[in-house]
Amino acid sequence: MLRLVRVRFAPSPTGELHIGGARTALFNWLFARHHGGKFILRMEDTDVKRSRDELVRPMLEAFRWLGLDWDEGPEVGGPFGPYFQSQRLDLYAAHAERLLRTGHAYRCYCTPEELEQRRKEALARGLPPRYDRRCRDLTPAQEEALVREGRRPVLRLKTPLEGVTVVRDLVRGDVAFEHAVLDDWVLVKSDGMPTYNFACVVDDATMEITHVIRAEEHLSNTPKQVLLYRALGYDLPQFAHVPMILAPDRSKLSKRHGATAVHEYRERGYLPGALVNYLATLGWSPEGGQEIISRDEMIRQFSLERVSKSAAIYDNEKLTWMNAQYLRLASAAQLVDWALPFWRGAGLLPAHPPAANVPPGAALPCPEAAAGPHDAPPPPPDPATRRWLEGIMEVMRERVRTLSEVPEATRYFFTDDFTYDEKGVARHFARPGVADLLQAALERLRSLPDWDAATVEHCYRSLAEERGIGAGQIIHPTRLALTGRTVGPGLFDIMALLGREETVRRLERAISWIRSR
RNA sequence: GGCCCCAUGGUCUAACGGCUAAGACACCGGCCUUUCAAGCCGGCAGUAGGGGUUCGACUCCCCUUGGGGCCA
Repeated sequence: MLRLVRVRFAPSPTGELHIGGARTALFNWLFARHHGGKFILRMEDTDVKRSRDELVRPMLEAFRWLGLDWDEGPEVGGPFGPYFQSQRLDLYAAHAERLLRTGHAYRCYCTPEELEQRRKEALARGLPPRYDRRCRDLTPAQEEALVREGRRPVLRLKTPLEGVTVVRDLVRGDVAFEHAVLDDWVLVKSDGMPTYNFACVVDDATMEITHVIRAEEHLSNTPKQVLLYRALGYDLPQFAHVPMILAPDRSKLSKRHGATAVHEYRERGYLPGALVNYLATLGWSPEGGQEIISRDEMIRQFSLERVSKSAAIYDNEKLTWMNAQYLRLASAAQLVDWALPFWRGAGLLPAHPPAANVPPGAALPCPEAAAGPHDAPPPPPDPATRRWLEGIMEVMRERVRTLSEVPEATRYFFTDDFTYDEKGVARHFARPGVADLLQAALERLRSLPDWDAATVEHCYRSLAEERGIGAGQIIHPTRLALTGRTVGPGLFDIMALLGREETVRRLERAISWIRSR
């Protein structure tokens, strides 16, 4: 066991990285990093029709976003390449040849139609619908005759008829399979393409994969693969089948359950760190039992022994909670960087050059927000705007759970184009004397020597005290006047961020609005 | 249909023969407070069922049930 650990994740490049795949990849990655081994990415692209680049790039982008770096694979290469199955066809052919030569495999000339027919018959008679092995021992003359009929053979593995194969699984222990229930499965299809299980074994063996860590759905295929390793004379890797992730209705997680692709989480305002953290705790738990766990700590602690055996149900609520935790932990500068694309997407910040300044309160129309992908990058905010945005995130970080909530939650900082909340009006604007009260507050604000949260707060509190009323009596109508809402960050923080000029303008507007009712 | 895996609150997990069954999400209540959040405190809720083994089973074995997967 002094061998260098080599693990792989082998997705079919569908263009999207599925959340379940991401979790499997994460476990592989954690295992490799924990043991100082190699994490390899391999593309199972033999039956993919579309161009490789178009499908692989978004997938690699998802890995990068999650922070799962690979040591060998697409773009980085490596000593065991190529890392695309479509470029390894010669290798599979050579292995097929070898199996045929050593008598471990044979050609089967039955057509799919014939097989389907026999399967139906077997089922009708209550027999297991397995291949009847009729081509297993054909004589050369028989084969020749079948070829003359124009039949194109598939290649099947000659599975032992009796005995057992025990799969030693690092998560599940020993799992026994009777050879009697195993099929003479197809290695190479009649068009010459390798089947999934065949290519997978050839690749894992020749890439010297030491630990095959994959989803539980592959456990049933493992005895077949083990037999193939033996037939080929290769050493077995260690197997570990990790539990599946299921939807709340206990079915396989799919589109109809909501977001399933990693990029969708990104678009929905989840942070990669939070997603990774959540995924890690689905089926694995650290010894201390912490929920929020840093990546370094995950790597330090990860072990297959603590991977659970039962399927886990995906819970978006918990992911969202975790995301909120990460939002609270981040620096203001970091939060602004993350929120920028969301503000731009909502048209609250310019998405294109030329750079417009962002004076608080000025609406920044951005009708062409969804312009072409090859536009110049959006202008970075100037330092003053940046500080202002950081201030906004500072007061908002505990009030949003995902970045996609940021634009809506912070809208009134960017524009005064809002209406007053109806219930708020009834509660705070309807009271007699409110307009005069706001007017009085306004006068004082105008003459304040400084403009910051503490100064403004002091001003409001002393006004309330002089009038013998609770501070809330002024605070609530003011919030409504400034934001149109009844909920939000502390009023004095809002006022500080809005600036005196804008605060005064919005108060004046509210006062005349109330008076003209 | 055959084979395989799994089974602790609604959900994710802890416990690897000694437990008062622990934590987290969600939910409910309270505190704090200018509102909303956040935070803090408290609450509700579980070993699927039945047999064994053992001084003692969440833990080991068997059966049943339920869920999932694979083969097509």
